[in-house]
Amino acid sequence: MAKSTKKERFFEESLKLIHQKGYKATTMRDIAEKLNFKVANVYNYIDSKQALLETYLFDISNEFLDSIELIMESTYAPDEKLRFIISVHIQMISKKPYELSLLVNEWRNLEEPKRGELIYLKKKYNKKVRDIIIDGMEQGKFRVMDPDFATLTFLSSLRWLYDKYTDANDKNANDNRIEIEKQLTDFIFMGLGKH
Amino acid sequence: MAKSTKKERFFEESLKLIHQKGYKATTMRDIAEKLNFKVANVYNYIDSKQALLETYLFDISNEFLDSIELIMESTYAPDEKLRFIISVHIQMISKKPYELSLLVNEWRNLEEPKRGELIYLKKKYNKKVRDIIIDGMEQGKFRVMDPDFATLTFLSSLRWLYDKYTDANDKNANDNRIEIEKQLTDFIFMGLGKH
DNA sequence: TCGTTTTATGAACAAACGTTCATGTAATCT
DNA sequence: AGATTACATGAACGTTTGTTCATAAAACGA
Repeated sequence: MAKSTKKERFFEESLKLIHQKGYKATTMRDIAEKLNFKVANVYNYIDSKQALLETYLFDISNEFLDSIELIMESTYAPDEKLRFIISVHIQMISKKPYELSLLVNEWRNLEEPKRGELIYLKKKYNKKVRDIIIDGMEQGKFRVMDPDFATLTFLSSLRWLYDKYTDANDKNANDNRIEIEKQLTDFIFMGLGKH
Repeated sequence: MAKSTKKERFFEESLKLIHQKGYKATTMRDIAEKLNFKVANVYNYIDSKQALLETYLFDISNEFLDSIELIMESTYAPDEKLRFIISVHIQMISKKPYELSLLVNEWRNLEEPKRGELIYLKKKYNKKVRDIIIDGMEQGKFRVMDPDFATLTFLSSLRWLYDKYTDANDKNANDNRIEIEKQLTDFIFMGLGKH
């Protein structure tokens, strides 16, 4: 076990619980029990249940946006940019799989106006990926197809990976990240078929 | 509006509500309000909230399993089988997008032992897809890569599509299903890249 | 050692939840 | 017509939920 302050342990264990049971199904009492204290004490760590969810979701979202902006501003070609995005995804997922899981599964439980804000961030991110893909098609690097379709399928094929790292039973969870990156990149650029 | 009995309308509207808000966040009172009657009346349509979720999830799961079994038993080559699976997915998603959404997002809310049963069905389905992919590699139809990896990425790239059909704002929701199928198949077999 | 911050508790709260039941009305069937 | 079924209601229930508050022990820096 890594050494950590009580506060860090609180956020860590709460995160895992919410990942496992879902936000709505996880009660403040569940969290307290997991950490061996009583409900009231939870409120010495966080203001409210909503605030807890917000913390996780916005932290990870902003991390994603920061990194894609760096990639966008670079002078790499579109296909290289996409490779970088895959790479960043996999790094992120291997470091923060539970946060990623929440971002995929629990954003709906945010209340307005935070919910709207997060949706905005998500759309912003998708749009940037879309721009790269369109660029790539225009430069003849990618096959020509519907850009929205390509964007969503691309992102979707990245979105299952957190399973690998959150599932304690997956013996392959410690697979070489570099190899995973290669396999995923190959799938996205070449597909299943033989050429 | 299509004519439908009251019972059909009940299941339809409940389904949409659960899709929209999530199972835990949807209350029996929400359902009643949507249908313009009071809570108590909900129990003239269904035994319990759990039973409601079970109905949706097992009906759609069994439909999927039935169709993949037909495909497995056929004498088509592995790549053709995979094309069929894509085709079935898209048909299913265009007909029952909300059910699909629940299957992806709400299965965790099933209580034991039903939860275990559904996980079993899911694994069974995945295994069959995996077998086809392995077959395809051995017959030289597919690139050789990690079979689990290929299976999960394959399925994941199908899993976003229900968004297109449940999102009322998506102007492309009525796109030609055949064209969607072609785009998706091309993506899965050839990827984004140009060859 | 004293004062401050951190970590903890029990008790209570109002609101929301799924569900039951006895009863009533509307629609359908014979 | 009368009988049976489908649809609807109000009232109440026992639980569970998030949150507050006053208070106390423990840990820590000076």
